[in-house]
Amino acid sequence: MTVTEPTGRRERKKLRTREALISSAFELFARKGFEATTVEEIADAVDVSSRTFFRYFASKEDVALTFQEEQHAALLAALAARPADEPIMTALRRTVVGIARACEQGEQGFDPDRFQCLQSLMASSSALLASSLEHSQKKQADLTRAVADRMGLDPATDLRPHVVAATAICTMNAAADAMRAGVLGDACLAETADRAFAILDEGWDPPRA
Amino acid sequence: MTVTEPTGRRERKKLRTREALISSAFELFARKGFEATTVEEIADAVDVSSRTFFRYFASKEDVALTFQEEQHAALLAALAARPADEPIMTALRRTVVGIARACEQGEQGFDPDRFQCLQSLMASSSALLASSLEHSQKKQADLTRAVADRMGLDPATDLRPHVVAATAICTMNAAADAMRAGVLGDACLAETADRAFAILDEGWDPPRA
DNA sequence: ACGACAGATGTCAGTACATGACACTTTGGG
DNA sequence: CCCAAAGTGTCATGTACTGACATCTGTCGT
Repeated sequence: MTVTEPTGRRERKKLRTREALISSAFELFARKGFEATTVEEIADAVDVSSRTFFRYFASKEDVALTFQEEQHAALLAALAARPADEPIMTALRRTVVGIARACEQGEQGFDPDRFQCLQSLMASSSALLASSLEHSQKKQADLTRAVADRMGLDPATDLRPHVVAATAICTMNAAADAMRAGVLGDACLAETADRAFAILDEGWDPPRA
Repeated sequence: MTVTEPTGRRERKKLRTREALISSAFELFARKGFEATTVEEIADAVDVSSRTFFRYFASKEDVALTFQEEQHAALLAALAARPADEPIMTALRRTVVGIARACEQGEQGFDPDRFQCLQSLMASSSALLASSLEHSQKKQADLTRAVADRMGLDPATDLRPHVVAATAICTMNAAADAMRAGVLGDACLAETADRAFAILDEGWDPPRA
């Protein structure tokens, strides 16, 4: 009965179609922008119908967010790999900075071009930014669970893990934002994020340089 | 040349139409949900064409977000009114908690029914949640400026105000989230937010109860 | 090798959001 | 009272997305 291992020609074909759609989508997005690219164009470029596109992705935004999906998975994995005796915020800081570096340097299978592409798309398309933020919010629940585990707390009754996870994610977002605005000159995301977490550590009140 | 003071019958009529649209929109949203309510229905209820609806609001989400717009304005105003020698996070905490209370108790012209309605709509409509988060993100820039002013820092070159503003907003969002999940029993948003900011103050590491 | 079944795709029709163009009505000022 | 400006309605259009149904194509049992 072998439960039908998912390794046939059909599955491979599906995978290829999916990758092809993502690939042509990013190419078109980079060339014409997010809004100006229609689903039909993406589908045509892979020679499938737009109806098929929507069988692979729930929305036009969704195809761009596959990147963030991977980012998120990598983040959870990296967090799990950090030493258990590390203070929670330190662990999160190292994890976030590590993922940022991976995205920018193309480590761990991340495509730095797509990463940069996505960064500029987010700046120009509010629909995409909105979806991205929603995605982060949804995934924040996972992070909250992971954080709660690590701290030995129950997320159903303790606010602490919620606040910690939210702080980590928003610090990352704030760093991305600040980087786009060039607040730290042309520092990369990893550096900016590291500085942002440092501010969390040092406290906000002693800003007297 | 009096620059045409904006106080004629025309302006009043516009205002009334706008309020009527918002009002019927919330009513329909509350009754049928966000997605299930069409723009045409909202417009019909006020006896205008859907085209006119879009002359007042950029999108269906926009009409629901008028509430948040007011929240945001009130937040900035309340922050400006806090004593200048208060530590920044304390000022933000008091401000956020104050607005939360106002929304829930119906002070300062806020309609608690609409507030509760919006809370549950956000939980059920991802499109609305996404727009709301985008709105917060956009408005975060204003808060960053205000925070920078208060701290005497330049937001164009200093990360600190960005991190502080982001932390304040995400703490508020986390509180709203946790409240919907009932983490603190049936505590109201104001209480939950206050507890969340307290965690920020106490630090995350000493969770050993 | 063949045939049946399941899953993937295409086609078609339809809904809803959003926007531009243009004509018509109302309002306010001279 | 008439004119210009502002507000609105109607129509046409484009795009995202979905349901229904027909068709094609791997997969698997015999």
